[in-house]
Amino acid sequence: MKRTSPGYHHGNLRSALIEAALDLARDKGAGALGLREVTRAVGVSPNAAYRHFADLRALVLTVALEARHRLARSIVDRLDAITPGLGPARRSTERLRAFGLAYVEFAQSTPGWYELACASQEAPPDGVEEGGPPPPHLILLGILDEMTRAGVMAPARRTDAEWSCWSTVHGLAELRVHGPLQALSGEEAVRLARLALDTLIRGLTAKS
Amino acid sequence: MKRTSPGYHHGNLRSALIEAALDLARDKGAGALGLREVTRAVGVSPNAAYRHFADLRALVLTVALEARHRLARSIVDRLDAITPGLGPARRSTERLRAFGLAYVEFAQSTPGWYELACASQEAPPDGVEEGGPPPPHLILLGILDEMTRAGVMAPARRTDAEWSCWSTVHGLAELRVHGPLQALSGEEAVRLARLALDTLIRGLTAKS
DNA sequence: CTGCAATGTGCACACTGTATACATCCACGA
DNA sequence: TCGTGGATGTATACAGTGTGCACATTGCAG
Repeated sequence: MKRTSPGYHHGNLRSALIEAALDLARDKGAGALGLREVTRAVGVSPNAAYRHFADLRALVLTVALEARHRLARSIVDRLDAITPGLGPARRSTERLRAFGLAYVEFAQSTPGWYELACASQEAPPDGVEEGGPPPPHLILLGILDEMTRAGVMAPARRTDAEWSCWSTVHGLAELRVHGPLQALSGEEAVRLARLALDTLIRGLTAKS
Repeated sequence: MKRTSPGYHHGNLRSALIEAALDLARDKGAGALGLREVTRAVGVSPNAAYRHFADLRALVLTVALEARHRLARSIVDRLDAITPGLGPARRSTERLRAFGLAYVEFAQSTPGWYELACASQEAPPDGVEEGGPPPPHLILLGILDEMTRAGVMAPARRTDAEWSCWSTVHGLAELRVHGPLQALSGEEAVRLARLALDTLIRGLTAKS
């Protein structure tokens, strides 16, 4: 039901603005999102955006929500790609590793979207529907529960373990995008990420 | 040798600007640092700052360097406060734990300075002297070497282990300051930080 | 066809960083 | 003592930003 007729009224400015903002953020980073910049990309007057968003912040938050959805899909895709011929124990830890690698690789392949996804943690602009994919945080909880059920992680270790995982993974991404790992090649960064994830998994599953 | 005479010439505007910027950053965050805002706080014309800094970015980077020094001092203080009656093995892991806790608590007590310290990783504005305390990164390297020497960490594990540590610690701070741990009480945040550091240390030192 | 609600435009305002020209002050040499 | 010149702060101006308000244009409901 898209009105593609290009009249005085744009037809679906809202979607066009979001898409233009995503393009801009991917190329120039989330910080480059400006109201005039985005509307200019669409070829429309700056104030036209105010018919669809309360202010710049609302626009950015909406775009950020979309970015978080893409991150979530990227993670889920990677989780589904795990070879299914594994025992539940090995499989669950592989899923944790895949989660971390997907997170880091999303950050390093599209840093602007990663920045947006991080910024999306504030409440959505209005009572927006929650129809998207499960948020990354919930995916992680599921993986940890799976590890506990499979017996690779002691139940006592499960409590609040998500924050240990989230810290490692988010820290890796942050160092890669904004920190001292910026200059590294993609392969080197992935190698360090694997190392950190190995250490994390060992820490979660070690006996002592 | 401070000229405190308040004439037409300020006397030591550069230091005053840096101090005002630090105050502003502590109260309103590093993002609130504006050229006009800082000069206004000192009570001076906006362009006066250009006599001491090339542009806003140079000012912020200088202030950021000072913030990183404070972070480093905060870490060193905490390291020195460790009870010296410990064996080298136990002592080295306690030092790693103290490093992480100091980092996270610095971030949660002065988020604006923490943001600045992170931003200081770009090159200093000009060929500024390196006279300050050792940068946090080097402190961490020393602790890990100490752990290896003490035998609590296998030498093979030492390689690139700093990035695993840095990820965990920086991730914790980031979640605390900008992420979903914002709403937590200080004690709760520290508890989660201890948990994550336990997992990290276990991962670094576990046998298997 | 008429009016109305939705949507996009134009203009204005306060704010930002910064360039350029000017004013003021201090130190030093005759 | 008197300049005089370099250092330092000011004044003005300009492009850029987000945003409020009035107006123009469009499509739809009656």
